[in-house]
Amino acid sequence: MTRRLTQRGQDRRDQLMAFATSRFAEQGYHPTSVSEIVAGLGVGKGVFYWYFDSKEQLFLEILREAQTDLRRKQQQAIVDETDPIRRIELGIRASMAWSEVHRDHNKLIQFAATEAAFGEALRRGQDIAVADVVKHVKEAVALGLIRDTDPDVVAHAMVGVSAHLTRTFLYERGDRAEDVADAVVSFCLHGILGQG
Amino acid sequence: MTRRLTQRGQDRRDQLMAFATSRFAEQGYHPTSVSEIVAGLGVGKGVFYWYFDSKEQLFLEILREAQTDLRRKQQQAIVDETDPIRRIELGIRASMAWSEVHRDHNKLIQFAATEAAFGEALRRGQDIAVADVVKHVKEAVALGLIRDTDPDVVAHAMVGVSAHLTRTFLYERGDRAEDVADAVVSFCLHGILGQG
DNA sequence: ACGGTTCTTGACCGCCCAGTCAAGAACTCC
DNA sequence: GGAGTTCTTGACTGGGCGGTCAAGAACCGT
Repeated sequence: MTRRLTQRGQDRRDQLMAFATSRFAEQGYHPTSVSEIVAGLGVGKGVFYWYFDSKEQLFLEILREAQTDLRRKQQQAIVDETDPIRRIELGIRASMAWSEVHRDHNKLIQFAATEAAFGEALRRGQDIAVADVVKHVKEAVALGLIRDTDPDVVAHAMVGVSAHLTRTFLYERGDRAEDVADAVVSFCLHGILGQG
Repeated sequence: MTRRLTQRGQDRRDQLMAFATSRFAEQGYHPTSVSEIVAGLGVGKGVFYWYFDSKEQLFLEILREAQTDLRRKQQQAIVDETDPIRRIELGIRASMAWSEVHRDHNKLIQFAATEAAFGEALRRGQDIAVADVVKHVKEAVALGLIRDTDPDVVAHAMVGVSAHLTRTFLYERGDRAEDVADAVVSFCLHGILGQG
């Protein structure tokens, strides 16, 4: 598509994306219909297809924006830190802070994981995030700060902990983001046996 | 529904559930239609509705069976062990072994997590599994085997690691189940700083 | 005030969906 | 072989879906 948009057009587009995000987050991709989205904004169906090629493209757009935004926040958080372990920790905390603010986008990422059509797009973004962590792990291993283990495994394990505790404690139980981040960091660093 | 079924009927029912499981696992819940399921078995649509009330009920049935089966396998694996930490480890390994054999069912569980209609049923099963782990963690804390942390947090963290590494390494990368289990256990016990 | 562009409308299209049902086939038991 | 039950068929219904499009409204720059 890629139309030339006026300010008014940009606003409509943003409005569509915002509302669609909330509907997708609440019900999932398939149960959310285009008719529902436009009805929710009180506009005709043609508006949707003026700004987006398809429902699928809209979803991918939202997904891409969310991943980009999250990554930027993480980068900003660690830019001033040199210690690789602290970088990992700050990355986790930045991710948790982002998840607290962007619940809907976080849910969308979950949905994307279970839809074949979005799996690839999602994986691309996630691979980038994991690669960042892997870099820090390798550095830490080289410095003798942590024991020598497969960095990919460790990175994915940390992602798993973070994602799961975010869902369970931040979203479902309503804990404070900072507390959940503390728990994630503590578990990732020491497991259950360590002295952390 | 709950019909009185002959052996022939039982077989058909199993056949439907098995085929539906593979389709659901491959495409997800919504994209899999009842017509597709019956067509795949070469039978008329009425057959489906003779054995099940609805597509949703079928999915819930499959989900329930899977969770029950997984839990039974875990219980069997730890029944002879008294050390709580070893029980946790054996539970993880049993879960990984189950996931290796039941890829489709594992995927279904993932899908269930992103569908409001199945979230509750899923959570019920998962809470039971977590409660088991929590019990062992509490016991281990009481025995002074591990440091004193919130058992719920630790249990969920381990579930998160296990689920994520299963997906990433067992399913996507095709690693051996035993190796993945080793990685999960090692990370859960020692984190990245421990001497594991 | 006019011509060009951007944006909006909502009826409409073809398609596929979950679910129904009257009819009949296949078993079972006597 | 007949009566009763279990199982199967597949056309059909009603409805919602994603997406289209001709028509027109709103907003330019000049």
